[in-house]
Amino acid sequence: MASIKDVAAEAGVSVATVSRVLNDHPSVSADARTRVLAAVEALGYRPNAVARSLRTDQTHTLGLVISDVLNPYFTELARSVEEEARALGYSVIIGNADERPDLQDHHVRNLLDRRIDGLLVSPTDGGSPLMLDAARAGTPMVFVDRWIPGVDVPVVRADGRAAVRDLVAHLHGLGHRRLAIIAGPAATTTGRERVEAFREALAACGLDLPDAYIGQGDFQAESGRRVTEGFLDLAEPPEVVFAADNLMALGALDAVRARGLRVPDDLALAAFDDIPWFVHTDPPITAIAQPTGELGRAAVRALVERIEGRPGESVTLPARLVVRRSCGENPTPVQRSTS
Amino acid sequence: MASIKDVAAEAGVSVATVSRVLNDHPSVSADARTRVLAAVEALGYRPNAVARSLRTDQTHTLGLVISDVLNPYFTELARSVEEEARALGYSVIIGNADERPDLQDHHVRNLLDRRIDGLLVSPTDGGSPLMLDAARAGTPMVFVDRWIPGVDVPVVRADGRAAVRDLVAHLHGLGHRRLAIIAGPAATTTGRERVEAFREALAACGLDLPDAYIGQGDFQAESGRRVTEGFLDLAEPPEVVFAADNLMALGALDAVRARGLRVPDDLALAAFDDIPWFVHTDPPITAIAQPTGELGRAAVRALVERIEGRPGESVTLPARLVVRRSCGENPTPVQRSTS
DNA sequence: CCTCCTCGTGGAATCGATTACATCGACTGG
DNA sequence: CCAGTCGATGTAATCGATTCCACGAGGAGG
Repeated sequence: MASIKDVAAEAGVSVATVSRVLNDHPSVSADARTRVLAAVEALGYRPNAVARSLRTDQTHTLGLVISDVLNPYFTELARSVEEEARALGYSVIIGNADERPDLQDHHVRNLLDRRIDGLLVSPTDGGSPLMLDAARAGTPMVFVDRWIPGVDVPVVRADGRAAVRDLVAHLHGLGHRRLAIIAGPAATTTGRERVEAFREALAACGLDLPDAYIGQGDFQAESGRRVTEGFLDLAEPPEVVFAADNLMALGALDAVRARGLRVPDDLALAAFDDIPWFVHTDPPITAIAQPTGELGRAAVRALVERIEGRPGESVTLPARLVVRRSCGENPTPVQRSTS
Repeated sequence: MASIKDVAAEAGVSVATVSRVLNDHPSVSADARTRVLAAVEALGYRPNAVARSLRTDQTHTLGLVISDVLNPYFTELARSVEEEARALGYSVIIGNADERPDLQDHHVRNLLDRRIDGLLVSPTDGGSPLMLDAARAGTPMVFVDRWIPGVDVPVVRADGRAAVRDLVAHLHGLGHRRLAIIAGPAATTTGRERVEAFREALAACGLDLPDAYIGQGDFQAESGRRVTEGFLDLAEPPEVVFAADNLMALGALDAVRARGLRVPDDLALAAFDDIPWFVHTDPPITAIAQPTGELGRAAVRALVERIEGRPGESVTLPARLVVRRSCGENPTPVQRSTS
């Protein structure tokens, strides 16, 4: 593959001049410029990004470490991150942690070794020493969706509190009183937060959340199935199950089906995170939708701010309730778009 | 960030020795080794992958350019590619082409500039000059799912012919006679092939495929909707629609719903590509399932073979029919696993 | 005891770019 | 007419690794 030296030789100039032309530095004669451009064309020369990065100490690459690519929420997030990054002149390397802290560390280390300019993370756990060190060492970093408390890093996320309140009000309005939740891992902020929001919303309706109605899931479908089976085995099973993410909702749906029961007649179902498929399930699933695309874009913008030396702001956007049929029929739709 | 020089200074040896320790070269004394390792530990040194790549001309990185990340089929493919690559010591940079040839070219160019060791592509179109040049120039390359005819590059894909035959037989057995297809772009091999397989399978049942029953889609949901509306407006609408991918099936489902019609009573529906959600749609959708994970792994293995100088084999795996309820109820399941 | 290998090590070239500094010619203004 | 300036260009250092080659010490064999 042709290098800058070959181009210089072909054009009859020095490598410095070639470099100047390529980075359109002002002081190059029109003559030299055309000769260089012609040589570039003739040789099919493309600058070696590796060499350039070594010299300039910039890779124009962002790392994105997410917890589960197969989760449509994160897929959409990844997509919007890549789009915004591309618009700003960056590439993205995605690392899939599969909800496993060891894999997450593997990816963070790998990305750091590759000298990415900045790191976007949705941490699976409370924070590996590796990531904390990186943050402390000054690696530009932004948390998206989930975060690690006590680390001085901007956080871009959705606030689901209002939407959860709307959801519980909706459920209460439909006459449901025994509400259960399939929680995410306590090690994640979203895992904890959603339970808390749910508990508070219940309290506002005068209901409480017994321990038996809190099932411990791990954001994967299988755990949703398992927890739901546990709920159904209770002496007094809940009337509604709220899954803290879409995959666990899927597992819950499976579990209900497997028993020959029906949603919402035998058990109502709602989920955090809305995805296109929820419109088409049987029945369509009531969900809390995050502004995923906007989250991804805001996260990239914050990260690029940091990279370029500016502070980089935390952003919190509201989620909103989308009512469908999985919690029971109600002629009056409670589709409030919360502020 | 500490460099190899800092480590050498700290350990009181030369950089050459440090490098030898790090690449466990045999001729290093035990004493030097421990001193170097201690220095590495003390400084928290991590080798700079950029510098290493420049020198060795290897990035241990594969590029994967897919047509649409939001399509669960490709998401799963990407995941299995990343897993297998990681197992073999490679990282993966994913480029999302969004079915747009210009974006595809952008990613290919970007990946080439970054000097990835090999390229995995599922081309959106018949082949940009850029990609053909890269292949001719000897960039290790493998096509996955889709390919470009006449290019000497291994192809890893699923053969759906047998499964399509099974599907048509199943539909014929249910009494359907007017079968239509929502085709993918003619520029893609999978787009063309699936139509051909469908036509042949129909012929085997003594049916033919009128032009009016071939709708031109682009593998995106919206096109499935549009084409299905066209079918429903026909004087003699089809009884079954076969969508050449899962997103177009989703669009078709939407279109049917929007008219207040029902699947399968008013229009039966089947799709190429099976995804977890098809179990949960209303009704569950009959689909042709590709061995996606195996495809991804085989593609990576073939690519790594090429990178390491060996030939690298093309692989074709069978797809299989998964019967659900979207084509009508039939007590006898035709769930044949084809050879 | 000398020669020859082997082993461990360091010096320095190298990969392909960017960029500070030096140089040189032409032009301008006093 | 000469000093000073400016624009275009080249030379060489540099980024952080790998690796070829040379060198010295020590052991084996004649």
